[in-house]
Amino acid sequence: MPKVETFNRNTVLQKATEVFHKKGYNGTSMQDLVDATDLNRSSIYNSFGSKLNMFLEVLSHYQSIYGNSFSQKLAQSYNATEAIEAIFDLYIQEIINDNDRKGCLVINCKSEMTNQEPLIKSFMEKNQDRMIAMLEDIVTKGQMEKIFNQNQTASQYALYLFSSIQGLRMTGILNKNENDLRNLTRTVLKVLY
Amino acid sequence: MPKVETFNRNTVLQKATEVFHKKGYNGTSMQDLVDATDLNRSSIYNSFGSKLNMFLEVLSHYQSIYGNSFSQKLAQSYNATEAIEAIFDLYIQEIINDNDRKGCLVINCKSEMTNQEPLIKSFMEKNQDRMIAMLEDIVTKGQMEKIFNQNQTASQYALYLFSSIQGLRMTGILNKNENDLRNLTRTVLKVLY
DNA sequence: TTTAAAATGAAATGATCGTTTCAAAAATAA
DNA sequence: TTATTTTTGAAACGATCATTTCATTTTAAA
Repeated sequence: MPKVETFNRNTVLQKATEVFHKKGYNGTSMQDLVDATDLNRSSIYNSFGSKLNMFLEVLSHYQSIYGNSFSQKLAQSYNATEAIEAIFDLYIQEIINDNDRKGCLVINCKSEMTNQEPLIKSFMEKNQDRMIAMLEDIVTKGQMEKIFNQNQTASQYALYLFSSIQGLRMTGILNKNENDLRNLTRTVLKVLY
Repeated sequence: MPKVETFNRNTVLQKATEVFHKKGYNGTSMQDLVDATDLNRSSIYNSFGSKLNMFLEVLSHYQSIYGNSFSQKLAQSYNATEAIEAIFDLYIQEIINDNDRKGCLVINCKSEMTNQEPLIKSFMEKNQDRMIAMLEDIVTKGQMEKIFNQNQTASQYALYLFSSIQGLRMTGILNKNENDLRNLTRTVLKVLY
């Protein structure tokens, strides 16, 4: 009986992600989303409910893409050093390829909306938990392998790395010199050894 | 002949700063500013020209207040260690006192507007130059005093510290545990010694 | 007290905001 | 083909956006 959803939801989310990423949540209008997705206004509301709801899906979409890149890199790493360097490498690549200096969608959203939207705040809390869990995992392995020192607990180092990543991502908005970024990363990681 | 500006410009800027800080640029409406400043709409346009222009003055206002805090702290420091720790201490205090998790106005703006507004981009470039100059100064002194090592140039360490500060400020939006933040800072600074 | 300049208040500008409505078109199952 | 369900398109919703207009009030120098 039913007519089925014709558009590809992932494609639409991808287009929406680009707009939100470039203009931010408050800077993006429904008209921008209509134009970018080639969907009708009603279809967007039918399928996504509201602007905020669509944005939340966009965030998850973006997050899962990043998550996949992480998993892939981590699977290719033989030890904790390679793992953590692969993570930072991935961010440096993101920065260098970010020609229009948009920064990270999640970090931008964190600073724009965490104090305004409870749903965003809880997304950010979960995102932080995920990230820190992943980093703590790597550090724990590195400490067991005796590659990383034990001056701090894995949990403490994880928060430090999480913070450093956010700093790197913010720095990368204006500074795209690869040597500088690599050197910065090296300095960040030095404390682990 | 002329009637002179009656309102206190600094007070108005302070009120406007609070609104922009809480809601961000795109999230703040002219009505919000009218309400917060108790100025008439026309008076705002007379005195500040436009929303963007007022925001640029707000940014400078915020920056100069921070700058004064820095100068004060640095003047009280006897050596580079005290200086750099005073700087990070200041940020930790800001984070702890930021009850509504607004984060840093400048960093929020960097992520919201750098890729959209050329005037903001150039403000951010100057802001970065200032910050890095200040940090490089401290590191240079620390290296001359043989308190800091010379594994990296003062310029390289300055970028690292600048990046770490941005990370700390982003982390502080969700994480306000003072012990965690102090430990994080200690880890950041360890590489200098 | 007159005069010139600026501040003020209130209303209006046209554009755009996010969202809703609803009839028409499309598609699938019966 | 018919019946049922969803998508679609276009228009409209009231609210709000940043900004402008302009007559009135306020101020201070002349």
